[in-house]
Amino acid sequence: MTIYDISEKAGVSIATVSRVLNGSSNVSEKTKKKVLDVMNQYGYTPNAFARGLGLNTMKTIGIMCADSSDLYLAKAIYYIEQKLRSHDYDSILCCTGYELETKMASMNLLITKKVDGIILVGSNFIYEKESDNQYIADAASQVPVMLLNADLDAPNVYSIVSDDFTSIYEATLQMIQTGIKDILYFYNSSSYSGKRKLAGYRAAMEEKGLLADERLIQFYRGSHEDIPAMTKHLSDLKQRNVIFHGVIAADDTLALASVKYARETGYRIPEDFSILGYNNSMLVHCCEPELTSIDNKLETLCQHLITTLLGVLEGSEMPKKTVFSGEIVKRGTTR
Amino acid sequence: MTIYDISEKAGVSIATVSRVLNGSSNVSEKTKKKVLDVMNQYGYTPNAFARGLGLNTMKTIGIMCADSSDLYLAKAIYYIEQKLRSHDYDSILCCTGYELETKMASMNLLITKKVDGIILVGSNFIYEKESDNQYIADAASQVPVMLLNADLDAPNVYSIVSDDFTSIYEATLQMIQTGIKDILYFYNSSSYSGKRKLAGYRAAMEEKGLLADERLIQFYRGSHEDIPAMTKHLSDLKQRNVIFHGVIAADDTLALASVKYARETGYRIPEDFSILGYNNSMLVHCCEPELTSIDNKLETLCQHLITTLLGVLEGSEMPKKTVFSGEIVKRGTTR
DNA sequence: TTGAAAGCGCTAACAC
DNA sequence: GTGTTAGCGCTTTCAA
Repeated sequence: MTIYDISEKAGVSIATVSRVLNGSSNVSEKTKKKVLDVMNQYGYTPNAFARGLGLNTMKTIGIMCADSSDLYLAKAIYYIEQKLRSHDYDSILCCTGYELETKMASMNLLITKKVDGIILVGSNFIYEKESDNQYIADAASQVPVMLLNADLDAPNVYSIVSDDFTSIYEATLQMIQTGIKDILYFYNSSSYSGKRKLAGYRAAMEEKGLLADERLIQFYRGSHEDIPAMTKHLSDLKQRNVIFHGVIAADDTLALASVKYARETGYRIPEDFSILGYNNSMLVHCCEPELTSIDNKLETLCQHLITTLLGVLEGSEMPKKTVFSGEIVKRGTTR
Repeated sequence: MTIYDISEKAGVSIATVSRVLNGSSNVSEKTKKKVLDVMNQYGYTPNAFARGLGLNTMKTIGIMCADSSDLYLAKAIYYIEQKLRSHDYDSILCCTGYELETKMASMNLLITKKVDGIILVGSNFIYEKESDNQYIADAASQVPVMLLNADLDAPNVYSIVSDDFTSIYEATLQMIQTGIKDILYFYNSSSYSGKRKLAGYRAAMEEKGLLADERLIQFYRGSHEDIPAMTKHLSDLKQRNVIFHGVIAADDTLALASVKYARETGYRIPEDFSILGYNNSMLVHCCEPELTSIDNKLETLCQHLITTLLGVLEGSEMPKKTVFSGEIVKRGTTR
């Protein structure tokens, strides 16, 4: 079934069929109905490739994320996909892994597929070395690139971020105010957002003159899902005489591991030991007491990301960078 | 930059350029190099739409899932996307929600986009009423449809399932053998796979003459992430004098809620109370003691799904239904 | 309000 | 080994 078949059966030209297809106003009600009837009768569906060829767009956005099974990224993808669909766009998903090389490959693939825009979900797409970010600038020379929770200053690149620095800064101050001096910072990513969080912790600790021991800053490398391994990481610190009575964790998984650690060590939570998580994910309900965590307003971020993207695609002037504040959701693991 | 531009600059015909592009052997090394050089020099990328128009395929698979932020579905999507990409296919993701209507809409969209195949992730796409599954059969008349953890007998529809019935059946028997007679079944989905699980529980309990009280079968309706609500569901049973000392849960989230319930009620785990989860997700590490759970071999299922799909696309004869066995991973919540 | 016809960029059958 | 050419199905001027 092509537009030719329909035009023939309906006794009109293909141009008319095309007009009906695209809701052009310059068609008489009568012919319109006739054409529509024939279309329904034969169950006609326009060929997306042919349309794409002519219009040079298929209303598709490329979504890249390192690992769609990561709790946080999965949620972001969910929001983004929903909101795109409601605006009649759909999305090609690429799970890129964490290597620069595979990220570049995915990027090229999306460009090849002629997506109308690209969304990078998560801060791990931005690298320390500026030249390693060139692939993003290159892509942006072809289509708009949106960054969720990351920041890069380049033409046609737009950033939507949560103010991780301030969130952690304030949460750390709060914990200090409850009387804890030896607060450990526990993280597993040195991405853009990861560095901002760490800086927030540092700023608060230094402001209060508490950052005596650099060993209070602990980087966990290992699977993002392996909670026992994270717990072990903390236990191992005991042997090295690193003592702490509070943990600021860069995500809820790490916080959960900290809860386990505190339990095993015999601390009461929150009387002897405080823990703060990040993301306010479903994991906050997975321990006893429930986890105090920072809500970084993911849905709001995604909403704005899409709004900005659609604006850019329409040719409007849009803000290069949008920053939202997080919020500390107080539960049982902090005083 | 089109194939015409390249052919001109390289001093060859477009056919030759096309041959180089598609790795055809009938090109001399010399011309091949010449063409390749020009391509690189101008940064040429072939237009996917034009290619799609000619070949009538864009090597794209549609993936539908109700909610990509669901822990289990997200993992499945991850595996599927990875494996597809390694075979040079990419994927359009549709998060359909749980309504039949939106599922049908997504299905149509994918067909419109001319995907080469459709994968339905999760068992909630199959309905009780046969006529409600017609949309799948319809889609299958156009492209192969793959079901992950669901089953439908229709032409061009292929099923890859885990044997949920047997897994739960055996786990229930095991729990009974540890001396527990009042085992509650806790579930939140009446999908194909949900029903198979329940049947497994029923079979085991009836075999041992233990299914006296239908109230031991509890359906939780509510958010799939709201663990406190699930816990409350169990607590409310106490008021109705439903007593139980074991829980077979249809997924790890429900199991986690059961752990909380047991804690609150003052039961010791596993001395007074046993709990079994399902999916063997990261959540198993999120409680104390860690959760015994059924591993349904998701990665294996996904691997076979892709293999089968690729086979079908190549025109090979492929099994309509493939069944894998699950495995009980014993941890601390059962004796 | 409608129709004719020229692309859009590529593939593949056919000719040389 | 290489070139010519006819589609693929649709959109969009331009005329009527």
